[in-house]
Amino acid sequence: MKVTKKKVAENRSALLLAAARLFRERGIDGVGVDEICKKAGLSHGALYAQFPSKEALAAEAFAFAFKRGFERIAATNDGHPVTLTDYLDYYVSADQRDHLERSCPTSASAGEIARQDTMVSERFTEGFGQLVAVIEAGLNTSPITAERRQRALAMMAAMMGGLAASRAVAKANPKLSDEILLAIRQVVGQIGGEDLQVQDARVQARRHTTKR
Amino acid sequence: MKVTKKKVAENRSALLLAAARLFRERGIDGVGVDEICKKAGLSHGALYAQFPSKEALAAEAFAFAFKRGFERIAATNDGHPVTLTDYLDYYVSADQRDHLERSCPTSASAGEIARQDTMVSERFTEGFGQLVAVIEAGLNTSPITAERRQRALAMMAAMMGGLAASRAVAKANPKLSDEILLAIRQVVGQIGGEDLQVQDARVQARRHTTKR
DNA sequence: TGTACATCAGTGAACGCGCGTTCACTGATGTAC
DNA sequence: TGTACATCAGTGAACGCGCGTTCACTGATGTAC
Repeated sequence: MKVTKKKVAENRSALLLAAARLFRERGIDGVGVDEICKKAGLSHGALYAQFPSKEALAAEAFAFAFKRGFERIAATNDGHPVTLTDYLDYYVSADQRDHLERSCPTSASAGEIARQDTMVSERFTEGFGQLVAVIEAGLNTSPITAERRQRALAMMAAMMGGLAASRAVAKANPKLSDEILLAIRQVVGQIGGEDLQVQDARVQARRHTTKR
Repeated sequence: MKVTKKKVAENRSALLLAAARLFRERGIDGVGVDEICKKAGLSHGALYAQFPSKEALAAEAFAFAFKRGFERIAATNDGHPVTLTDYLDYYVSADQRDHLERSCPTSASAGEIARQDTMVSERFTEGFGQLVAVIEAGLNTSPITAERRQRALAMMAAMMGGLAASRAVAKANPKLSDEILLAIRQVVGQIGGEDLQVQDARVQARRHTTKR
């Protein structure tokens, strides 16, 4: 049956949201279109009225996840500039590690993007580039001025690897998993020119409030 | 038909080698047991005479890949200590990025390990821990002595993320992919206390010989 | 504003396909005598 | 050393299953008059 234009748009959003969460949580190959559609409150055939293929859905779902992430940064901002320390505390944390479904696509899905078709990797690359630009802009407040872009790239990559490593060893060795997070948080702060004493206090505070 | 004990051992090695290559190249979910067995010169049923399941094969294949990697480090060593610079030049390179099938399991497969069952993640965690220990030992020659383990963990994670990011954007933006490699190479060297001038010369030389 | 009807988002059965695993069978190996 | 035979790695057909996608159909929407 035909539905209102408003409902069509809502269904599309629901599909993108469900796909974005499930793809990050269990991988693109690890989730079927049937489950995505069910989570969005639709039957599996409905997908193809909105997207030509699962691949196209994946491409738009990652773009959607990046967009949401940037909106969240802007919202947290709340008129005031987000400090580098705030951002790193948020990004390199047990919370991000333990919630793949709402974490940054760069850390949740980088590994499988390299194996995807053009459509998906292009959208991912766009999001990655924008995120590096955000970090680079954040380095304006850093006392180090040299080679901001290089440092932003290294920070981004280090955080991605840190979260990925932390997640990979989490089941088998939770202590090592925490250790990796802490190491990456400190080193990434240093690359960004973060004040060492401020950083240490922040990291320790964050650590102590981590639920286990 | 029954085969000689020697042939059994050879077949087992062939299965592990094929699995280790294919799993890294296309992901565990991306390769079927049939293809692995064919690549090892066997029919698909033969797998279950050697391994109880695909999962068990994956666990042993990753252990096998790590073992081979450590042997290669020892062989390159050739009686003399491998310098930190040698190791980083080898690890953070276009060659590693472009050959998933023979690259380090930590960078090739970290993302999907978090979604695997216990057996696989335990073997991966062992390998990761050993690799961190190798880097930590390599930092003995570094002028910085403080918190070696923390720096080794951060270097490892940064290299993993750098290679993963570099691969993820390689198709859509090759220039950005190279840029990430260079940034990570320099920053990881700095974390390790590498001499800046030596590092720069090395990195540039490596860059110029990169085939495109 | 009211009526007739073309549109098309969504449904659910059906499709071919490849997956991981099982199993009856084969026949050379390797052991017991 | 020679013979008889139990062992078991490997074969290939078959299994149930879930996948992504297709398609005839439905019926409320939204437009043309």
